[in-house]
Amino acid sequence: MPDHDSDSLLNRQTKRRRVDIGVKRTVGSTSSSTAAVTTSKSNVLRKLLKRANSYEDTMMPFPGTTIISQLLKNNIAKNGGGGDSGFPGSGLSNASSDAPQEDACSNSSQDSTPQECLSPFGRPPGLATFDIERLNDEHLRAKRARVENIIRGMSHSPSVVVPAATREVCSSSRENKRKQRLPQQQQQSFTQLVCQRKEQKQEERRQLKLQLEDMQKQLRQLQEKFFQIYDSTDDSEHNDLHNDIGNMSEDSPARSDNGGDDRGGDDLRSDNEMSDLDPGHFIDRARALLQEQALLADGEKPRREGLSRNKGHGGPGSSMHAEGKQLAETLKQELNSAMTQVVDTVVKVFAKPPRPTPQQAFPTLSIPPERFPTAVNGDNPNFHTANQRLQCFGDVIIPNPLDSFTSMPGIPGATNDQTEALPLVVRKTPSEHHHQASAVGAHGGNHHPALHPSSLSASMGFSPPSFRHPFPLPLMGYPFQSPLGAPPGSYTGKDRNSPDSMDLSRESTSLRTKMSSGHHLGHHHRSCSPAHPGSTAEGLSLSLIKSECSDLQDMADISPYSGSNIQEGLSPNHLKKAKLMFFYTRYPSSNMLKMYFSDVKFNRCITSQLIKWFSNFREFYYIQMEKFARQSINDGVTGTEELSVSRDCELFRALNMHYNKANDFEVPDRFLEVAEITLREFFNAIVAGKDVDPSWKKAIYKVICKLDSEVPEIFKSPNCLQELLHE
DNA sequence: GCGCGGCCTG
DNA sequence: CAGGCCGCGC
Repeated sequence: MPDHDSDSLLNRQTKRRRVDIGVKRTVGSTSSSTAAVTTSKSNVLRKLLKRANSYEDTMMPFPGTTIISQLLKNNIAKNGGGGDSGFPGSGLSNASSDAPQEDACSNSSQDSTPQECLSPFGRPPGLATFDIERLNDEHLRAKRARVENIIRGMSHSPSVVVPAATREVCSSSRENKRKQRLPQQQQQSFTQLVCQRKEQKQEERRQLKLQLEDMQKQLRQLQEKFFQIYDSTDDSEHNDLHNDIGNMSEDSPARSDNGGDDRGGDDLRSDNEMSDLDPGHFIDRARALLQEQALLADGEKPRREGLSRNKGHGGPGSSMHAEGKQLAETLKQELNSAMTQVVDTVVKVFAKPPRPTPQQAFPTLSIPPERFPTAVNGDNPNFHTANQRLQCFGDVIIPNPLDSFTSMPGIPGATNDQTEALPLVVRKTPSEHHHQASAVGAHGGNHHPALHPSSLSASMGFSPPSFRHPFPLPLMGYPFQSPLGAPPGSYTGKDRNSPDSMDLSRESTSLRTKMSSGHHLGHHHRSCSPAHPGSTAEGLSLSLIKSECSDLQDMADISPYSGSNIQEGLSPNHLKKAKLMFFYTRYPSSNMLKMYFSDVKFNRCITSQLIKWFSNFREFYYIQMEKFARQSINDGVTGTEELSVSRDCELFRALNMHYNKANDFEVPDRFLEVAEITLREFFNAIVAGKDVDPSWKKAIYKVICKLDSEVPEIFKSPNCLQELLHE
């Protein structure tokens, strides 16, 4: 007599058994058999590292030498070269990053030969032409990552079986796997780019510094002249202005010589300042100077006018004032233009694409792209993708405000990134989202103006150059309940920031709530630390990231229906209604759901959620059925005729408790019949020993799914709950 | 490739 | 109840 008392446990066990045995979780099971091989891709990496050490000398010069060994040779040769300086936190290849990985999975497979490891990646002859120099230095850091990539790529390589269980066995999760899957070309060129960029930047720095120094000098000179003029006029009003002016050109050099010492100090200071390379500082200083002079000019005028009034005569005074004014104006203009120039220069330096575009950069590589084991990566990294990643990656390190614009709306070609989740958050650009939104929008029709990324810049103003929004901003705080017709202007920052701008009471279903909170979270992160895009991205949970997609779908679909009574989310009442509907139908079609939840704006997400609900209902239902079937068998029941489901039986109470907790709905008799049939089906199946078959329930499902009855029309009413429960 | 249902887990 | 995963069918 089997122990049917511990039914739930038994159920669990059967379930798990089924999984283990059957349902073709073959990947999982087979993986266990090959675990030795798959346990440690990193282990292979370590082996590679070690073996390359011993093979390097013999292998290197020959065609067929693997890239790995090439890299490793370089690595060994340059070991400790300290080439990491240019990669603060790139995290690609710090030695420290190796240790954990090795430690994490370093426990097996001594059986794999170097050939096994290397053969999949054997390179065709011709590596002699390999420009090793190119690989040195910057590439050093990428080598490790590259090797890791290669190893990783083994899982995609047909010649090496690497079951998916690797991801389970190894502590490195899927996300890590994906995160690090940068195409090697990209890494290669990236390092080069960074190097070039550094040089460029330094050059720009120098030039900018010189320019700024020049500007400062000019400013100072102008200022001195200005002061000189008024000092002299104040000191000796009767002096000939022309004389002063005439002297100026002669004075200036002398003065500037005199001031040279001062300026020396200034220059020293400014040098320090410039070493900080804070252009804003120079602008501020220039502005301050300008203001100061403007104030001086303004302050001087009344005084001098008063003086001239007192004197009661024009003559030389008025002409002097006229000339002084003119001079002041000229000086102001000069200062203005100088200022403008400075500003322009600064802006230009910061705005112009400071690095060669990736497209330009790639050809500079002496290493033909095909030399890189693209196949090793499993997928062929297309250049666009790589470049985009590079761009995005570069955003973290290389500020480029223009990126924010060029990658924005209306440049569809700019992005055809993969739709794979993950660091996508960082990678995904607004235009991508826009693209997606438009694509789905084809079904949903027009989308909300706020969906357009351009409103991003409008509502946000200038965003920090290095910051790329992981989410399309307008979506972030999109008020779910906002009517379609709402003017873009109504989409204010307040809306985005204040949770109460959303009617969460209508969004109480967890899905919506989560999404909403997710949006707020995202925005919160950004608004709090816009300067730390990395942390922003990291702070976002994967689930949040993933929900983004559905969000977009939602967003794209919402607008046409907004403003009516249709809500965008499922409420607890909808859940209750669904449960009651389950008494009639266990397998509602999506069309049916749409009919009966007509007050919900359907999209893929809502539909799947409803379907999931019913799936969960069924799950519980069948679990109960199996449980009670086994229990009855346990209790000595021998025939189905002894089984019946009445309103006071335990089974019904359990079901009613689940679907009609408040017991305020009268369960239709038909449900009792169906429940009885189901129970008998389970009973028979178990008695017949069919439950040894992993999919023994499927037969029952087939039977039960035909027993759905019509759902009363009243369920189609949005207010059906009130009507049903008040009856 | 996608939708769906089922199983499992949290 | 939701999410992840998987297999299956279209």
